[in-house]
Amino acid sequence: MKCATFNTNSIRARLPIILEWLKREQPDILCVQETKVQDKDFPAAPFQDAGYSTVFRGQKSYNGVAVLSKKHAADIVFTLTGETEEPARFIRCRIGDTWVINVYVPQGFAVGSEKFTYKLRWLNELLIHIHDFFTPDQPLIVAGDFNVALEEKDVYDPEGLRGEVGFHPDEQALMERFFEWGLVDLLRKHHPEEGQFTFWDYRIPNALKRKMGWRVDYILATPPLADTCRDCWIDTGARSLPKPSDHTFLVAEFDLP
DNA sequence: ATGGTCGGCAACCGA
Repeated sequence: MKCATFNTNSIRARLPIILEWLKREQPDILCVQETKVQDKDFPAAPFQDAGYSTVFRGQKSYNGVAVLSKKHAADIVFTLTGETEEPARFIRCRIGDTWVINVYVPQGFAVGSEKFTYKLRWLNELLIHIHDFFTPDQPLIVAGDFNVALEEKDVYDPEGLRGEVGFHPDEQALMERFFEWGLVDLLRKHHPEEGQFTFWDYRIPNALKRKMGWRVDYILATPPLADTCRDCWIDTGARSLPKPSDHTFLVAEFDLP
């Protein structure tokens, strides 16, 4: 069983990259973020033609999440807190025996801003949601763009970025609580080495070549799944194609049928 | 080389 996550920065602009990647890598599940498309315009047909069922929740211009899977998803929930009219940042579903949560965590704008406070609140709500609906002995994957880098090796310039949005102790402390609950960071389980980045800011010229990246995308799993994880890796292949996203694919492979 | 990010969507906002 193979599961992946990808911040598309517009699923329509990235459609050729995604279709090519699906055809080559054949994941069972792909969580995508920043689809930037309303549900009425979601490109479900090309994914169906490629053998993938889709679950999506989007809005105009911003945010938007989707889960693509070979098997149909069930028990689908789009609200993190249960309130109506939440931004399109969350999908919880079940695919076969595996529970999947796909998240696009608020970026947070700047430390001290209202958007930053909202980001911390949102991460806390996610923690509560997971705590309320699951126990760590269930097979749960939490994948997506968390917009938080955890350790020094997760950013290109820890001294310069410390305390900035995306590399702030309050964000990191909230992330730690997911691990305390029982979730395992699959990339770090298999690749503790430096230079494992999943995001390079478009606004920094030649950021990729200059290795000026961040690791802000994650695949987390509860122990029963993490124990069967054979490998987890960053796939930068799509970056050599025209019009790459600012994020990479992140992939986890499990010893499961 | 006299410019230098994207995408959405129609003037800027968000990342």
